[in-house]
Amino acid sequence: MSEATRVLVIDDDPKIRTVVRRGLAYEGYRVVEAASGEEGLEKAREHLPDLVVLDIMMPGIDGLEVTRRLRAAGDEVAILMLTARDEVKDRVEGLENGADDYLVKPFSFEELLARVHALLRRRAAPSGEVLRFADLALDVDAREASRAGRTIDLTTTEFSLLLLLLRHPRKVLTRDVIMEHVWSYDFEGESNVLEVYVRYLRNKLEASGEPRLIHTIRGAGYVLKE
Amino acid sequence: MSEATRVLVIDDDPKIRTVVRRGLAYEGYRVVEAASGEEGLEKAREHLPDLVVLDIMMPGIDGLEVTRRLRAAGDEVAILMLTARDEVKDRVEGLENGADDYLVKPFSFEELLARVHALLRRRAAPSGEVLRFADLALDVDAREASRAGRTIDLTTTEFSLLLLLLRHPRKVLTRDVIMEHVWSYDFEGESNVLEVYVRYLRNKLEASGEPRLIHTIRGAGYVLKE
DNA sequence: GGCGACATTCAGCTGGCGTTAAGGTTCGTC
DNA sequence: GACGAACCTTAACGCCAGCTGAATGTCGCC
Repeated sequence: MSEATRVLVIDDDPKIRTVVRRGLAYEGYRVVEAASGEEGLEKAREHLPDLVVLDIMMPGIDGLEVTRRLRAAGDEVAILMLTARDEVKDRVEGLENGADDYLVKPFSFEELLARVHALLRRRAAPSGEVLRFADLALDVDAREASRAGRTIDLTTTEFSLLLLLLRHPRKVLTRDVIMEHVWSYDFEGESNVLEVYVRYLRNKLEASGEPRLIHTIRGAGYVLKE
Repeated sequence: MSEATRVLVIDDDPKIRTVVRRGLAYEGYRVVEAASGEEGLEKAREHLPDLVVLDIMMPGIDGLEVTRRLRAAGDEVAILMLTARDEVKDRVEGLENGADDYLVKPFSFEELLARVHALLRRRAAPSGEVLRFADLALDVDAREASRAGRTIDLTTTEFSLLLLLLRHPRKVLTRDVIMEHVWSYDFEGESNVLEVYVRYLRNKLEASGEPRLIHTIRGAGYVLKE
């Protein structure tokens, strides 16, 4: 169990990647690396990180473009941009394109860590958060859901699964991604826990005959949609 | 034991933070600092302070926005706002957004202390304060509870625990938060005092077969809700 | 200093929750 | 329309977080 915070580091410079990875891993984050914009976008889709540390200058798809595409895809992940010099132009462009903060190279690891913390704090849990989708609402503070007025008690695992789905509405989440997020499995062995918990949730969410929100995508995973 | 009063100081200026922290700590308050609006919101959630001293002008999420979000989240903590000059506009905006008082920079520490005391007095024990939730009432002055007419005597610890719960209805309070508030533990060792006191409270609150108000959230903590 | 009230610890217990497994059903493919 | 794979359904099992009751510790007060 236990949703470790995930950080994706996209930079073509292996040194930067290594420093950032080691440091953040030591702080307890799960770190994934990508050496290019293309790879970064792929890993973002694959791992659903909470934060992306993103170099602005890269061959191929650069940081600005990565940001643009992530946002265009509806991804609201926190983005921390790394710029080579203090180019106001870069900063402005970056923020305009949807980055949340930026950091000028060279930087000390402590500086980076401070920004990372700040961003995750801002994003991770805006107190009083109530996630909504269609007629479904999830009160994160109270750890309870409600649908069409009716309140629904959730166990820890059910809550964790529904939270993940609600954070990525209309996106197909693969079984692997879900397993990794809700169960922290690198698991080899087969298990059908996920299916069982999808069923539990469906039962609770459709108890009064409401239409299905959690849909199965055969061969892929599950989606939250009407 | 002993519920020390908690003050959260949110200001991007380290000097201000230091002055306020030292001064208030000397007066016996527990002080937590935050250097930004983001961090402030996070610390507020984490420590559940009784009072927030809040700079209005900060990069990122400013004081007005912090106030707005706290209030939006249903947090009724006392808020003392610091404004740079005597800008009537700021003051009005601040109070409109839910601040309780304001103080113009620069200020002497004694001025600050006076406001802090005033706010805490007004809030902590507006004589005759009675907290209510469902059919439960807690008379803070008399230190006694009542449910459905029946009055209930409480010991100090029971009172302290129930008070905390009543100040944050429908919010899941983690065991750590509760321990910190009611027992002031940084405790390492295991202890099940919390469970024992939850039981005492439940026994007293449900003595006539009333429905449960204090609910267990497995792996997390407790909530007050119907 | 002894008594009563309250706080804390302890050890055994319990039930809710997470997991597994076995059989059923649906879907895509040929 | 038959077959296998992917997914659903139901039930049973076992563990551990939290519950319980009683014993022990601590403090203030007469």
